[in-house]
Amino acid sequence: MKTVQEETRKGPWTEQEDLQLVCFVGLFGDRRWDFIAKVSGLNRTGKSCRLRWVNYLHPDLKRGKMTPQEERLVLELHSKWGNRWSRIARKLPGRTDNEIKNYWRTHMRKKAQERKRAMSASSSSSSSSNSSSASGNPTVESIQSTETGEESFYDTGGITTVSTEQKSEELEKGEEGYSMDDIWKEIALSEDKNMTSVYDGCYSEEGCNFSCPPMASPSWGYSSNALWHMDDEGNKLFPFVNDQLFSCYDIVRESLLTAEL
DNA sequence: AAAGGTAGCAACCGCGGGGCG
DNA sequence: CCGCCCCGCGGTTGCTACCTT
Repeated sequence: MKTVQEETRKGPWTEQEDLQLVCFVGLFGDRRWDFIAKVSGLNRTGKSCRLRWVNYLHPDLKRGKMTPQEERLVLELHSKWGNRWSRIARKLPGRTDNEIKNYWRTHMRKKAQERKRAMSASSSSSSSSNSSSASGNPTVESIQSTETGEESFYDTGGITTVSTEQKSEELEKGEEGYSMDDIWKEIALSEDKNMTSVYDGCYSEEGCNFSCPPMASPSWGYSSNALWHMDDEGNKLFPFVNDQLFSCYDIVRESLLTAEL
């Protein structure tokens, strides 16, 4: 079948590819991407496999809209660290750097534009005092330089601006202390009706750098299709696709045969 | 109802760093 | 010490869905 298509596949992943990847990551862990790419028979680069796993297939990923808490956190951390997306992502369990990056680009830019619009509107009528950044800085970057932490264009009204300095310190010690756990509890409570706490034990500076093994994550969806299922033991997972039950071992065996390895 | 514009998201690309022989 | 390979990160692009006119 797979007569070495000299072209490696690119573009969107299919369900079958996802399944294969999930199975092989389950077997070999989430480190040897090049190896997995070869062995799995996926005609993808290791890089692509890693990206797919990290950004989409990882069982601990939390999907859905950013919560206000997360938004605030992103804002604060970005003001502190800049575009260190992966670093920021480590502070947001279940969120990927890509997701945060995209979020920032879209939402924050929008906010910035709104803000800019509002400022130019107000400056035409009455020059606002805080128009320090109105000197023509359309980009988010300029606005995010809110080192003081109080100039937040994040004006949802409900959000009390916390001194970034102050908050950052709390974040630094967040691993064990109050802040992060509480924040994530809030998030979990407010948003996850279905998800049991996928964050348990997940949060650390290494963050969700799961070491993969027996990917035990309660509930997690593959788009509309449930991809994971727990057995009675509560620790063994089988992928589902469209109500079909697959065994990872079948998939792996199949792949290995086709890959002639 | 159709067309155009915009937002959101998934995926790719290039580069740098670290590990290993 | 040097070169190679692999991994991870940040930036960018492209596609799709949704919204507006």
